[in-house]
Amino acid sequence: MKTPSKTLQVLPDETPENSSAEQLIEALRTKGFRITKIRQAMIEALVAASQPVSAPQLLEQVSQKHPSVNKTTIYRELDFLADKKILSEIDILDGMKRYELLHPDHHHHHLVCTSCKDIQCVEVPHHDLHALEGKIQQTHNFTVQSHVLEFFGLCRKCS
Amino acid sequence: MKTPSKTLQVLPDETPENSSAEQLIEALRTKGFRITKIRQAMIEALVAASQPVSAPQLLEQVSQKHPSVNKTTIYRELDFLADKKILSEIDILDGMKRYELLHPDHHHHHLVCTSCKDIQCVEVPHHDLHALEGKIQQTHNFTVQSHVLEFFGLCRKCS
DNA sequence: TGCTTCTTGCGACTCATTTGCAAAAGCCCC
DNA sequence: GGGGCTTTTGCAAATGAGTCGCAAGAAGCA
Repeated sequence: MKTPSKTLQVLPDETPENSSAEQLIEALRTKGFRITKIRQAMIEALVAASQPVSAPQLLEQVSQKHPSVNKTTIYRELDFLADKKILSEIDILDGMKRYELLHPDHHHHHLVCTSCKDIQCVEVPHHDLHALEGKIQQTHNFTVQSHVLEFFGLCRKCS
Repeated sequence: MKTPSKTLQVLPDETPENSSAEQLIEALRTKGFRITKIRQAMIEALVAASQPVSAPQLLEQVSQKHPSVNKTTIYRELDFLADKKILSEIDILDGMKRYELLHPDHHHHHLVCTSCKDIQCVEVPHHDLHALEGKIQQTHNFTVQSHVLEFFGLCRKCS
């Protein structure tokens, strides 16, 4: 139970709600996908993560419980979960993709500290961007499907 | 309120002004940097480019006039030119950086076609983003230094 | 022309991510 | 609980962008 204050807010407290992982797993099972140990471990790791994680990070994480996981599996599973709209990819401009749980009702952006690489989440009032996308649609004959908006700078500790 | 035609506008016509390359080269020479054949060829290629280009693309381009260029040189030169504020880096989320001439007075964003990879430029009214950055600064104790804002979707031809 | 300093080519390397294939594991049905 | 079909997985090798150290090669200046 959390009380989301609506506007510009640091995202979910890191309570690694086990239920969340279980819900996701159940949803997958219901849709007919196999629940393997690795898939389960990955979802748990992602639910527990307090920040977007990279494939190498996840590999290390999952390796602790399943020492024989292969990196290929990690990449394939990330693709799978992203395809199923469970994860979203984010790009921090440091040469590798990161992944975080996708909250369907809750689109947000990130504040990336260029010094310590810490990543915070921010909600951005969406009507602004929507208005902008509408304008672009008209002016440029371009059908906007998605956008990337990330902020780079110094976090409290580093500034 | 400004006229929409001003705020959201397709960027400079792609007339590859030769003078532009020469001006840049002269500016560099004046500041005491050496004008080598490769540096010159790279600037010309970048001025002639109608879209942001990647290092591999540039390597191929420059190779036509200078068959022995090495990719290391390309990367080093791109760093050099970016450092001198002649180029800016942009990220299209396809695994490599792209570069385009930096117009100091003219910050813009991009419309990336997810189908044909075509890249258009758009100007986005900047006060919106500035206001947002100010808010973030206060709410999150985060000093925003830069941002990335790119739109993905389908261009006229592909939609 | 000679000198100093900046650039370049080369080769080897790192590291994220991908691919093909055969073996292993899930899941459904009997 | 075992078969059988299909999805996942591990492995090994490859791809491809970007980097590094170093010695040889050019620019610019006197």
